[in-house]
Amino acid sequence: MVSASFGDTQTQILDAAEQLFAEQGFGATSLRSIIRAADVNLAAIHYHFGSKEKLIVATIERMAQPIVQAELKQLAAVQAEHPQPTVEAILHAMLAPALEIVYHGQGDRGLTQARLMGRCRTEPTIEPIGAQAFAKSSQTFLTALQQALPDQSTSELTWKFDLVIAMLIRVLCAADQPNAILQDNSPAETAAAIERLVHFAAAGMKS
Amino acid sequence: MVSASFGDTQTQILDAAEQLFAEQGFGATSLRSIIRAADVNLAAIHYHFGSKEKLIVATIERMAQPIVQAELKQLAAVQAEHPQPTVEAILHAMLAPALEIVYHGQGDRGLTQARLMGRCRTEPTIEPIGAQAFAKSSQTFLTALQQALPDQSTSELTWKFDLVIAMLIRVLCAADQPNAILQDNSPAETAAAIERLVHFAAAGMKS
DNA sequence: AATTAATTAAAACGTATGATTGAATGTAAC
DNA sequence: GTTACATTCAATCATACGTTTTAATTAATT
Repeated sequence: MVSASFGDTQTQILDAAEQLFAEQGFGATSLRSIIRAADVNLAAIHYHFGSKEKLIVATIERMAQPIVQAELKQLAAVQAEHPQPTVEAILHAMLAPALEIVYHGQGDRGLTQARLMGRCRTEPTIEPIGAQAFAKSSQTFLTALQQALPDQSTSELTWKFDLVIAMLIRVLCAADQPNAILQDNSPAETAAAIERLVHFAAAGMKS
Repeated sequence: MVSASFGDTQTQILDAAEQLFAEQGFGATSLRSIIRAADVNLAAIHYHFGSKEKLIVATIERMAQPIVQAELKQLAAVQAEHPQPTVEAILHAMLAPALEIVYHGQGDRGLTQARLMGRCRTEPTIEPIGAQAFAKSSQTFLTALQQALPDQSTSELTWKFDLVIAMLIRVLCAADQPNAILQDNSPAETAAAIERLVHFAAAGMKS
């Protein structure tokens, strides 16, 4: 039981599961296709995770944690600078981390994570798991937006916020398509694309 | 071979397939769960459709056809009245039919159709089928928007258009959640919700 | 070196999958 | 009424599914 070598098999399984769940969905992905991609034994999944359901939860939580952390950190930085940040500044803190992770992640990992995020909102069975993984981020940003737009009702802000998340996920998932918001991965172009998306979303939020 | 009684079994299969594909995804839905819900024999699917793949195509096309037709008709009406319609008018023609179908469809049919629409964009294997089913609508509305916003480049309009579709699908799929854009199904509330969404989307498009 | 615990491997469990078959049933035309 | 066609049905194919069990292997502790 060495902490350094912890989870080599676990990580292999999680990496393969992340990719296949993202591409095919949770229900359509078999444990056998995962162990084939991870090059491990079938029983390893049940040994390390217990069941397919628990593997799904572990995969989602591993994906969500760094994104939520980056979003909260960025929002805290913005709020430290300006006690009453603008809608644009809040949306920037919310959208930039995810976009940077996707566009500058190693290999296709970012796109995979984006698709997995999308899966969490489309699969009714999985939705509560995903909602819980992103709960801290959701409530924090919703509160910040409420302070920046005090004239709008909670329910109005809630569905608008929900639409901004939908836009973010779509931008992330469509990253490989022609006419994507961002074509090349240069830092300057990434920053410009984030600005475009923030501008688009802010216009809607303030409408 | 009577044209009047055509497709009783076919329709039962399509109805069940539509619901299950929408709820669980294409890969995760078995033909046996479909024939169980449709109360038909297993072989009926292969007799009437040929394979699971072809059933998927038939299900998507049946769902898309009336929506595309309603959208195009509404746009034609708007264009007949004003040769150069506003962004809001174009978006209204684009969003209202789908929203009305969902909110005023018989039973949960509308919500099911919305979820199926969403599936067509999230399942990589299925995406080309869905894209083709909505192709006519997409290109027509994109052209109309291009005329209303001549200062924006094609690629800019394309990703913005794509985001509006993502918002539409999200609104449709989240129709049953708390804090949805629309709470009750009264015609007045539906019209108001459409107006809110059009306003939100138009602000982004013009940004 | 011996013992214990952690991990991996192989095989099997019962059940479910998409697809196909050939017989049974209904329905039209002659 | 009988032929011809369209449709439904039950049974079966080979394969794949999630899970469990038991044995082999590896690593850490004494």
